[in-house]
Amino acid sequence: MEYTYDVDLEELCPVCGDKVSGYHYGLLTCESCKGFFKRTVQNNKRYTCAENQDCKIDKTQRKRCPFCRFQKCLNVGMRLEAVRADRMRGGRNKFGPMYKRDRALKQQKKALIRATGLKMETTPPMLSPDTQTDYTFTGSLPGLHPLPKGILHTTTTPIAPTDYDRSLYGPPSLGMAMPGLPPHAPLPPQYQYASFPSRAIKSEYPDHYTSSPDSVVGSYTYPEQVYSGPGSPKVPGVPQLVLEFLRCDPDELQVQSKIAAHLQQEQSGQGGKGQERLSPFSLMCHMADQTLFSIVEWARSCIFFKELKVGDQMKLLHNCWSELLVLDFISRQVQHGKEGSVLLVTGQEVELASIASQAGATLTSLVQRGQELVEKLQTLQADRREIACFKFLILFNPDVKLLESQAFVEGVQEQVNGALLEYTMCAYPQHLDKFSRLLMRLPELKALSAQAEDYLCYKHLSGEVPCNNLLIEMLHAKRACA
DNA sequence: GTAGCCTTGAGA
DNA sequence: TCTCAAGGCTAC
Repeated sequence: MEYTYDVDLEELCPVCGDKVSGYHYGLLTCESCKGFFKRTVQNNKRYTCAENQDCKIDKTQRKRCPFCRFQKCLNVGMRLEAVRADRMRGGRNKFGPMYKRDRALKQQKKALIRATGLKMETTPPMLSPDTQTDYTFTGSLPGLHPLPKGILHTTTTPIAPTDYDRSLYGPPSLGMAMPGLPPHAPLPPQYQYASFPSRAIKSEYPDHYTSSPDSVVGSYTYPEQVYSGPGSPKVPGVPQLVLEFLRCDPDELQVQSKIAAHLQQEQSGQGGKGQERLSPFSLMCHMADQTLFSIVEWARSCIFFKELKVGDQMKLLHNCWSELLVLDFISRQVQHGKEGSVLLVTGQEVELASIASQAGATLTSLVQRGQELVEKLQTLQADRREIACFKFLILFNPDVKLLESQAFVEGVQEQVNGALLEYTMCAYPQHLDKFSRLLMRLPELKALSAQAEDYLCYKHLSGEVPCNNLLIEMLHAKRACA
């Protein structure tokens, strides 16, 4: 498992698919996209798209539409602030540790893939669909083989499975997961949506969206909307509330490494003494379970939610946990952007063809419906800011019964709606119907999560879901309320 | 304007 | 001293 620099270079540029030449402005990209990004930011370029701002960017067509190319650069995560204001050459920037962590994680992922065979295209299907019945998920999905013991210890910088286990939250109960919090206060004035012209909340990493017109990184003022077309407002900015939502978002890499570490621990605990190893379905449950923990952790720490009493917090979470879980999965696929596969929270990739051929009809249908929603969101060019708003819209549902602070929850939802509307109007002035089209996806998400809950319930009743699972606890809690 | 190669220099 | 991610240069 010797790590070599070249391992990274096997990857393809997330912008155009060309060969990667190294880490540039926050992530692994090719040399040409590195140069393009640098020129655009340094020279404050403004492009326009002659089409519908959804041009395909690949190696052969990347020169056709700089607008869409730059938008893609930003969407995949290239960082404006990595372009130096002073143009100083050489040296290192603050992203150094991030690159190092990303390398370690990539190596870890490769080790996982190698050991589990999760890159499904490399492993032929083992079961014919004929052997499947509905509501089944056999143990033969190559990617979901039990994780081999000790795999995480083969990395150069192993990430210890420490703080992500349930000990942090106490016993596996949501009630315990959310210790007593102060009763909610009136909405803090700085969070009132209508009072956001001044930039009270600073984002940790300013970018062209998160920067106010007067925000300065080093001595360089970044353009407010570098790639905006001529129809864009002069000072579009991003509503502070949206910035705050983004700030609440957990670090994807951290969550990924924590969950991978947890699963490894789970696996090493299992099967070590002649016991049977976890089945692929159990592994998936553990994965979903841990994701749910990270969602609860996110909710607990995020704006507005911490103002609520624990009782209301629990009611809200019981109501929407599956939607948040499905949204988490969906948004990962929107970013993943590959038609033929899905990306798991651990960073592992599963071929859709393998799922279709080996999972039961219900699970296959669930995944298919999920992919349809992913495609719709991709067509809409839903970005991470909009997804962040989605999470709050789902969480703060004033229709939840017996809420003590129903008016507060309603107020929050109105503010989130307002913020999302303003953001879509400012950031995508050419798509004035984007807001309504985005909102139309929410009922679809709800329906999908209801179907997923039913599936989980069935599997639970068949005794296939692992014990002490937060998923099941949530399922029971929700159905008890209904 | 693009993109491949070169130079630079802080941090490991 | 080495690494590698910045910016620079230049043929196309």
